[in-house]
Amino acid sequence: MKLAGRLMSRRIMGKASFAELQDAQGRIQIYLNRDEICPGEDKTLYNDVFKKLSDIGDFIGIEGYVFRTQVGEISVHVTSFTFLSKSIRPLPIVKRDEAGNVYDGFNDPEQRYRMRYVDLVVNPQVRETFRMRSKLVQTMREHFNQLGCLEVETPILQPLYGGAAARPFKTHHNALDMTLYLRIANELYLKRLIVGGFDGVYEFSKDFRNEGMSRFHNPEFTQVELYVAYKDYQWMMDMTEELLEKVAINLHGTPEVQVGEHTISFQRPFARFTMYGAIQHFTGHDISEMDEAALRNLCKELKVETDNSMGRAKLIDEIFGTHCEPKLIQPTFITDYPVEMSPLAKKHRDNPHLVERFELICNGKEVANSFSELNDPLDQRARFEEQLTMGLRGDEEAMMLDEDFLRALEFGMPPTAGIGIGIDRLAMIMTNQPSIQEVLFFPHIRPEKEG
RNA sequence: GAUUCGAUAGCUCAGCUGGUAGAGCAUAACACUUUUAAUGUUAGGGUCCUGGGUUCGAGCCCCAGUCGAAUCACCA
Repeated sequence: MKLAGRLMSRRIMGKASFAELQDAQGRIQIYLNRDEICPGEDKTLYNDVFKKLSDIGDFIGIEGYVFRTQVGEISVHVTSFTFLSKSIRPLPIVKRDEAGNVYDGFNDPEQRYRMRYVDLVVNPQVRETFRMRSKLVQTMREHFNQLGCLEVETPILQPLYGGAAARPFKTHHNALDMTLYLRIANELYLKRLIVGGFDGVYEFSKDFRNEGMSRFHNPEFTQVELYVAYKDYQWMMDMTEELLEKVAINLHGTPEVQVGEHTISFQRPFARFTMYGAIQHFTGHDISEMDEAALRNLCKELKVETDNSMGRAKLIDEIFGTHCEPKLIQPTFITDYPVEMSPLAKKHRDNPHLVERFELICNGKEVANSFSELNDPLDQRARFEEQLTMGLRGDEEAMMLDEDFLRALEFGMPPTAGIGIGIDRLAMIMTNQPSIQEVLFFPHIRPEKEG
């Protein structure tokens, strides 16, 4: 057999040596014997090239046959040896004993993130995390394709940013001498495609938000957004359950996933609460009839911080975020949000003060956000105008009015269900990682100083 | 942006009331034909994150800064 890979350890015993070769699949032990590799008088290849010039980290190629050593380890008996490529920097050596204890680990997060290539070479569990992330995305893509949806690409550079509440990154196009924004979401473009006649579209999209960083936030992050015509948010909830159950089973062979100290089950069906129901459940207060002033008082009582730019919707969001969200560990749908919080969602069929919207909360964090999409152009215009008012009042995240998007709606959009799923957050849960940096190959980090 | 903690050899980490730096692995050399955290002997390796200050003397104490982590705030 022939193999190529990176030399990860060497045990030289005179004329015989053992070493470990690592490739993308894993590691295997190889056995080299001087007189077999160098059958003639010239022993340079073994004595100099292998013993003296090779270092851990170098790439070599071998031919040989598989055998079992005296101690019982499956190894490759090398019959020919080729030096392929040199590592001129010392690779951190991570050693493991038989019990699996790690010695001299390459653990410093700063170094691991700055030199992810080294992290990946040396820490197999890191490679495994990223394989799982890839499989997660693959499973989702297959699922959407099976639904008959079309994978599409929409602009990252946008003249107007929209589709979410966030501060954008701003850039400048020289030839057109105009401001462009990096997208914070792709919602409004995907809906234009539904107007254009596609029944289902989705896009895995890098979005950019110019906000704080934490172990849950990176300035650029990945979302998948999916829009399906002639469906509503109830359908989307069922789809989401099915999807996530499938993802968990594909990754772990079971719908149960260990996340930190919790075992999270993605077995259908997930728990469901209305927004008001959840707040009543966790705080004991029925806020469904409260106006802004009453809510403000309640916030004070519940020790929820507020400021004057916050309207009724934001106040409710704060109460939920403080008192409900952190307690929701198992996947839970929160439905029926107040209309002011959701300028792109369709009004609830039974209650004009609510919208047909759900968020999926899991491990205390939002993982998905979905609604029956607002397709009434007159209502949409009114909602945008309300956002402008919020903006004037100091809400930096209020949405901008997008005339072209309104024009698209005026041509008619079928009833549509849409969802955005945070891939990084979901990957954190599905791979049991405590921080977003662990599921991004190259998380944002301040540049190193010169020298 | 705030608070707390951290930064010492390529990697993991010690270090003393403040007296000029130590281990293991890695590296180099020698020995060794079935080892596996190989082993034995020997050797080299440091601007103790940066800049100031206190002191006869600072890796250690004080001040300022850089970078990272955790928590908080904004957000997904």
